[in-house]
Amino acid sequence: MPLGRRSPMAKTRVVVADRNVITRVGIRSILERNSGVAVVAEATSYDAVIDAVDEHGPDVLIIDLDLGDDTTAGLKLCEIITERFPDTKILVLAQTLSEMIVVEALRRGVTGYLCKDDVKADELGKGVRAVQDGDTVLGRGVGSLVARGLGSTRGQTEHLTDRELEVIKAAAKGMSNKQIAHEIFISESTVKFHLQNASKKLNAHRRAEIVHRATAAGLL
Amino acid sequence: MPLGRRSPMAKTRVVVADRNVITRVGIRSILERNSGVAVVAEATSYDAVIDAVDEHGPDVLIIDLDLGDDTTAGLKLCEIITERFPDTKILVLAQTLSEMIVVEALRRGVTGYLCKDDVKADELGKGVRAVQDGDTVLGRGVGSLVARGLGSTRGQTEHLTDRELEVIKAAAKGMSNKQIAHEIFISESTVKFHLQNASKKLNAHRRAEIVHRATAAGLL
DNA sequence: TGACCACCTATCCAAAAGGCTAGGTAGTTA
DNA sequence: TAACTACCTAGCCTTTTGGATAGGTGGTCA
Repeated sequence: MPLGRRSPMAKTRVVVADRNVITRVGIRSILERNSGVAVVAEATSYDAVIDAVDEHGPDVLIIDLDLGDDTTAGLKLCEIITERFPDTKILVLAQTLSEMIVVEALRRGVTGYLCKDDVKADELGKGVRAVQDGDTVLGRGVGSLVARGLGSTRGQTEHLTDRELEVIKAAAKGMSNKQIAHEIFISESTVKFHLQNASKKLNAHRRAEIVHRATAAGLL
Repeated sequence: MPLGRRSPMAKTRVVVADRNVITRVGIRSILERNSGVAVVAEATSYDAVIDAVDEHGPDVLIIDLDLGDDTTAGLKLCEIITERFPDTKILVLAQTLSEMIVVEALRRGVTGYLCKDDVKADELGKGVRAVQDGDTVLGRGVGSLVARGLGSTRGQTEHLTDRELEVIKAAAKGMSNKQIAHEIFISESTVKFHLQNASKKLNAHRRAEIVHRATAAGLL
């Protein structure tokens, strides 16, 4: 189906992935009103996205990375898609902006990143066509975020290990190091160790800031 | 075609308030497909909601309380609507669930509370008709949240004062009490005082938990 | 006027957290 | 094999907290 650039006849074929019905219907309505685009499938889970892309071979995948409990799974998904289906461009349509997520997504081959709350109706169609043409589309505010993100971490956004996340989550619940140590069967020293590593990665210096940043980054 | 106390002819007239185009279009599509409902106006700001309700006198207002930077403004809006336009029922369609917001909304006359991510396409129409009929509609998870909310605070959700919020925000940035004191020109003791009061109100015992709860409640 | 509120301050002490250095294991990869 | 990673532990000392108690002001409202 996909041929060269785009024949003036062929509609842009899109798969929409979002856990939220309202959003899916909204995207479909907006795009189909604008008759250069056809939504060929919808998906609500990470697995369903792969199946849908595999089955329909769309030109563009519009996706909210936050399809499950684990946002990092969304990033992994992007990696899989770009690798296995290089002809399908990815346009992320995020609920919230997080520096870390944006940077990680772009690193995994995502070529468009818009924020739901900022996007205007006509921008959605434009964005789809632009990413289909191989352009990179970054919504309002996303661009500067990327610049900061890449600058501050010198091209290497460090990610938290499982243990670190586990400790941070416990800290967010107000537990002391001693309590956390007890909870997950490690020593208090280790808890402090994980928190210190996490604080370096998140560039935070107090546990309150650690949990705040982790929350803002959508990691909790 | 439902016919309770409503005439079988008359469509339910709805105003949709959400800052997000995609959501507005989605809600409109879903509801109008289901031909008992007509969306008569859309609004994207708190002021516009009042104007729209005043002008169209809808049966139901579907609203995402989070129309601006300040969620509490959304709560104030509910109060105004129920007072000035008692014939317009309010159905909140929230992005995220927060115990405090749900409880406060219900206390201000909201009769429906659904969560965007949980709602199924047919539930939206059902919800609208139910609140129009004067029923209270609480989405999955919302009910239990209310029970906990009302139980834990004995019917009185305490709210944070301006100063308390200010201190919490600073704490979230990783500042120590001393730094915060310096920043807002009060003594370190006062900072501790505010944090202690806040921790009682939020039922948290550590500053990490305070900022986490405040964040989760959409207060930051 | 008294009650109440948001706000401000102080002192005391024990507990917790922060920052450091200096080790260890198991598993993976170049 | 060496290098790297995630993970785990220890001790030391300082700073920051949490929690309690006990005062104060100015404003609002019945």
